[in-house]
Amino acid sequence: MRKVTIYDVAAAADVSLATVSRAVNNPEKVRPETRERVLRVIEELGYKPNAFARGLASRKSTTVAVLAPDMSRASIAEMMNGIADIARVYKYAILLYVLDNDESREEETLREIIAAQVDGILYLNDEITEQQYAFLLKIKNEYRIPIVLANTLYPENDEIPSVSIDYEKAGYEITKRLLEEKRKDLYMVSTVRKYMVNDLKEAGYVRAMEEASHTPRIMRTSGRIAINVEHFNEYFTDKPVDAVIAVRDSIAVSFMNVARQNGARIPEDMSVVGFQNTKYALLARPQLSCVDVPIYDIGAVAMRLLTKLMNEESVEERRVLLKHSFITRKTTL
Amino acid sequence: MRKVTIYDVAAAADVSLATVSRAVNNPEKVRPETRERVLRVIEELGYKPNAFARGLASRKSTTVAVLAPDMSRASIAEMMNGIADIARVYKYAILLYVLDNDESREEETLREIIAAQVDGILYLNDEITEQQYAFLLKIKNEYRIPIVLANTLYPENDEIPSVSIDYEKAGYEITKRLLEEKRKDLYMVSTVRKYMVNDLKEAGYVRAMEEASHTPRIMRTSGRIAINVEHFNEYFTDKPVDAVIAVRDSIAVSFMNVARQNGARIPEDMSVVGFQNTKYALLARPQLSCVDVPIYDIGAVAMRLLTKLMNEESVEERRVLLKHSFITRKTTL
DNA sequence: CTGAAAGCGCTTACAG
DNA sequence: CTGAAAGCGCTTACAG
Repeated sequence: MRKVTIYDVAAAADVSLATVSRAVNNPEKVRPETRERVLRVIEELGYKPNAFARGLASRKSTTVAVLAPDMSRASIAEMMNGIADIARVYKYAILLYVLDNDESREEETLREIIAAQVDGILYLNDEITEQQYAFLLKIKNEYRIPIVLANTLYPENDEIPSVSIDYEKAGYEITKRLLEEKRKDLYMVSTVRKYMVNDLKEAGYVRAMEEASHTPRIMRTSGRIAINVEHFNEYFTDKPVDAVIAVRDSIAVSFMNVARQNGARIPEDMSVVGFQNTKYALLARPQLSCVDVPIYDIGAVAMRLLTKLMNEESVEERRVLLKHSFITRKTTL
Repeated sequence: MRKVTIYDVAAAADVSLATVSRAVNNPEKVRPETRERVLRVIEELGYKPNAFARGLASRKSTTVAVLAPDMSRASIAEMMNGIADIARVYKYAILLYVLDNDESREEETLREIIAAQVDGILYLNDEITEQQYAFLLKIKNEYRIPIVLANTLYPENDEIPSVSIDYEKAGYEITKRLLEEKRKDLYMVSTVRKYMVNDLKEAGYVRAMEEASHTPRIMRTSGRIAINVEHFNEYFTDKPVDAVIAVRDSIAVSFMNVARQNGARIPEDMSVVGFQNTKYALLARPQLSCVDVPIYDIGAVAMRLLTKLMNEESVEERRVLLKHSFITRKTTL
């Protein structure tokens, strides 16, 4: 079946191709009767404008590029749902670029994205270096392509708009919460790899600890479960600990499993909390208390913000911070 | 910064644009010296061919559409990693379409995909109806767009190639395995919603049970954890049960939690197994025994198969079945 | 409100 | 091995 083109429609509707194009793109510019006739023919023939021709002629693609690391991370996957739902509403297609760890290839990827003529870019990488930020900024300014960071905060600069929660505040609040339980030996378990958002959680934790005149103590683990067990055992063998804040639910659960195996009663002897409120928290026993991060909403709001930017609507807030909350389950007093 | 076009390169390299195009696409057709000069200029100017112009002129997009339901499902997310890695190697871009549950919109989505001129389609939906299959087949045949199903088996027809594991066999084997533990009251916990792959797991379970002259008993649950607890309690209140096979790890863990709360010792009184070998299995206590499904590989192999199809290489197997295995941890004897 | 025509930036027979 | 030219299927000033 040959693809039906605008010429076929024009011929069948007995108008010029310009009119067909207008009927589709600027309906108000064509007489109602004509428009309806054209639209009917389009329906009959099942005409869909060729996206390449359209993109080439109009310089708009109604496509956004989504740059994301490892899709299997619960936060990324869930954010994608939010992004996709809003993209569908505003009729944008999504070009997905999964970043590997080779940072040197990232520039290459971005060039490709520019060649693909996307109307906007959504950047989900929560680990963003100065260089990467600078490069994004360059793209934004030189090619005038709107960019939005989702679930990332770049503290030093807000030229690129972002959507996130206030991770520093969340880290602070959750620490205070545990301090109120009279916990003293309160650790934060973070990641070896430096993620922007984890830095912020740590900063909040440190602030609360220092305010309470406690020494902040941060343990860094790889995210890998198999390794964690040994690592936890080793690290905590000679340290008293009565509360742990993990930067991810899965790390919290992983830690809790080790602690229980070593005889700790949760939450009597030790409180454990995580971040995000994933299925891991719900499936753990005892069920994990945690900071609820509205990750789907972060994706959705970021995409919505991008649509505004692409339409050149004015955007007041350059740093959108969504509300987080604390969910008390069974691992806190 | 104005985009640099093929004309700019041609001028700077002092050749015609045709030569530039050839240097990029058919290097063997241009004299080495010329080619190198052109390539050097391309490098200098940072030229990237406009994807729209290229797509329009060549009718090839080096883009594949990936159709997937709910990204937050662990299997889908992990498959995406495999797909993206192979796509990168073969230089295909990925257009991601996240399906909502409105099946009527799926045809619309597919028309859009055709308009986008993709070179191939990867279909990840593990729930595929006769109608959907028929529609995909129509697209494949009418528009000659190669399609591959990933992690789906459509038993009645193999015109559309697929990559998966032999879920029926896996279901059969795991049931046999539990039967060898002398379990008698062996249930399968499946989903209310009918997924192709779950049907197959069920079929394997039923076959093994019948061979052993046991009555197969399948409980269907929504995947939602909050609901599961009540549902499990209610369903099993008056039934003896000494083994459970869940179609997903998360369901297995969820079930196990309820069973333990009701006093069952795992695995002494009851064996529990899941499917896939996710992080859920590792984080559960006791750690979950399960069927290991090489889901990343399924994505990668499916994408690789699609590249072959797009290159019109001949493909012998229309139903690729990857190897699965059984991982014994702490929830089986 | 409608049409003829130029142009978007490439690829690819066709000549030479 | 290289170039001139047609053509891919649209959009969009420009006329009328």
